[in-house]
Amino acid sequence: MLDLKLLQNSFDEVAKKLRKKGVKEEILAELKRLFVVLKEQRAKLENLQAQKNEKSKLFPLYKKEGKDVASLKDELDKIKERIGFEQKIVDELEDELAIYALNIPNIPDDEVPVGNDEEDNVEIKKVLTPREFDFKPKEHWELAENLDWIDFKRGVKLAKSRFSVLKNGAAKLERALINYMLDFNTKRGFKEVCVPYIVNKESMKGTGQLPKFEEDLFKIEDEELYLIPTAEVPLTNLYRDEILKDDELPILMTGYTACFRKEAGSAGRDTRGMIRQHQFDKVELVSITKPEHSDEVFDKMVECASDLLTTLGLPHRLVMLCGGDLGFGAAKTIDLEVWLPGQGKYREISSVSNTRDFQARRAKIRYKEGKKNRLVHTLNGSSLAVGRTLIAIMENYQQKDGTITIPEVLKEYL
RNA sequence: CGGGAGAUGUCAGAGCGGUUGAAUGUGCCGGUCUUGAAAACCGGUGAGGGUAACACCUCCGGGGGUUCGAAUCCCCCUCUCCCGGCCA
Repeated sequence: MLDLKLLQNSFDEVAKKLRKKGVKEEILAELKRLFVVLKEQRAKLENLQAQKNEKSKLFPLYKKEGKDVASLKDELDKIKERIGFEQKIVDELEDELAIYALNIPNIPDDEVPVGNDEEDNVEIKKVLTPREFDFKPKEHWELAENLDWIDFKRGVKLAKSRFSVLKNGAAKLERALINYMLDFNTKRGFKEVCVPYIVNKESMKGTGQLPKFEEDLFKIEDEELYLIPTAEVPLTNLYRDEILKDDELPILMTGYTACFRKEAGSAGRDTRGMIRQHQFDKVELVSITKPEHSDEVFDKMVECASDLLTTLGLPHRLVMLCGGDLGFGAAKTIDLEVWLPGQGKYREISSVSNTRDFQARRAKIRYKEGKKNRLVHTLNGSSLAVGRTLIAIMENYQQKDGTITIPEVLKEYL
């Protein structure tokens, strides 16, 4: 959630920044107006409440002195009536404000490039050079079918389209990758955490999936529960509604979970193969830091994901997302795109974001600095999407005869 | 799923329906004492909003209700613990 006070105090500046993310100025103006009106209305209400409290305190005194309380009661009834009236207005304003406020995306950092979509993202650097093939490299689904590694048809039979089944080498490789990634991250100081794959509404609200993106989530019928779209949700919400101690920070976590996404709105995209599934495995990094350390931790997380790809021998590049391509909660995002020789393209395999205090404000994650409570910064990043890593290994390590060699670092995990 | 108990500040734990936002202990911070520390003693210490700072308002799991007034009474929900059933 954006800082309403900041919006009120420096409207032009905030509006300018949010324009980068495509937010309409009318909405911001309305938000600001509501905020001011609500403040006035609250003052009115609180004034009456103060009167009520004042009068109520007279009762014991009157009784002691044996005075009649009937007129006092009358007076209070009148005040109460007015309170009820003003309260209703406050409630309505609050609801209205909440709807607006919860649907405004995060303010992008200054360094975020202007742009509308992924075309305008800015490449930061390339790591490792793609291998030269002396044959035409195949796409992963073709390799998978020949090796009997991935069963797309039966995945669909079991659930629906965009589900698949891993078999043989793919199944083993998937498991090896998860273990390798977790170990790798742990060595870099991220503590391993294993969390639920199902969370409640409050958690989804805390990280920003709700209320705006309900249609992307799988919801459990008859329950206010959802399948997580990323481990970012449970990992970040671990500390929802908590005030952390100064010396607990930073908290660096890594965890493996399955992720579930409806992929609404991506009909027709990546329908072939395993790039875009309703269920996929991901090893995630989540950090909770003091504001002054979040940039440093952000770099560390990007480096961690990039080094992971490097040790796996996978060529990739780092891309800074432009304003238009930035996710709802992110102030800044760097995507890691892995080289897929079969497609002849770099494809997203990891995304590291700093949400600054956006999620912290929603989820009320604070820490104590001296006597004051301050909002933390939260960061998240994939380290890496496991299925896509599997694909990348298949395509990059394929041999002329259709077999696949295994990256050196994974051998001890198989 | 059935039976019982409970949900209060960092934690533990009080709280006849009325100056109780909350006793007491503990933890933490500051001070006195000490070469230093411990002990002892003194002071401070919940959250959110609001304010220049006060004032003031809200919050005792969540939501309703009774009352002039509710942490305290009533109803619903959620969660936790104990007992039983079922089960990886």
